[in-house]
Amino acid sequence: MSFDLDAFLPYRLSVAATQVSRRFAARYAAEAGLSIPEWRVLAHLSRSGAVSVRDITARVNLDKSIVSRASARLEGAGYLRKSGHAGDQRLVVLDLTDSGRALMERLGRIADEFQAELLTELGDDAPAFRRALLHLAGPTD
Amino acid sequence: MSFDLDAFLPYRLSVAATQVSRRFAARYAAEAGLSIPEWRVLAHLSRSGAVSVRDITARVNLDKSIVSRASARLEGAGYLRKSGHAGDQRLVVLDLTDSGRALMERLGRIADEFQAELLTELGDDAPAFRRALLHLAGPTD
DNA sequence: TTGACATCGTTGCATTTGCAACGATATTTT
DNA sequence: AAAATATCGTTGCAAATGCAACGATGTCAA
Repeated sequence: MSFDLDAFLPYRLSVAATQVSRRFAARYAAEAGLSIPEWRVLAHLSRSGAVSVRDITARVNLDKSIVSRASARLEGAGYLRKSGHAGDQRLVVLDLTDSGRALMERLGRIADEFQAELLTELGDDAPAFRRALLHLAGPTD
Repeated sequence: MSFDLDAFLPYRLSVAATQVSRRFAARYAAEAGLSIPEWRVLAHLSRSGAVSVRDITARVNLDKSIVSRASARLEGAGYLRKSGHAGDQRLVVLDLTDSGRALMERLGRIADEFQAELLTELGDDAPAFRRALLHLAGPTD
């Protein structure tokens, strides 16, 4: 009996992730043309307050080069500011501007709506699904 | 209350998918240095037999340009052959060589092992997880 | 039959990605 | 205190990706 790709979890997981990302991106595309890294940086900053690039890199599961470039674009768009760190000169501290906070408020609503839709679709499987995802994310978190 | 990225399903899903893909890639890297598209094409061909590029594109959730390039590399490596289609000259038919079949047999074993590991890790949540993934993959399948 | 339109696979191109320097600053070791 | 190491963020570069031509073939309609 040959190998069945359709039943293979890494494959299914990847397809599902791509699909869901696309659906979500379509929602916030109307609000702002953010890339996924930009969206993650913004979302994390809105909760953490001012933090360094390295902090975000660790939290948001993206390479530091990606966070660096996403931050540069977000700065250019006026959504965040960069500043030096008092104690450690190597660090670059990121902080949302009012404009960034306002954008994130709108995006947060859209995200919450989308999340609610997903949970409805999943029904009773939602809790187990959430547990499984947390588990598979591995010891990195 | 601000938006919580860590609890956001599309994010968790994406992180989990990346993580699992990496783990799996590490397993088969020793056997053959395949990219993910190459692995998918190979895996699909091993089950479907000779089919066209378009067929694989639809089944394996990849852009046709990606399937085209993956096929070219696999052909170069001697894992598959391309041939014309009798009825429709536009089609390119792909078929595994003996070498390709042999490789896929080894990879299939590795994949099955990995899948078993994942299922063990997930425990009782596995069935719900699988259902959820199938559902989220959307009506495309 | 001829012409308009659709489909197939490949290729070109701009963008994104991941990784490995790199300069600048901190920390640790001797 | 000096020297060796480590860490931070940016940048360069090669490879991968997504999308839109494109040539070639097929199909459909007038």
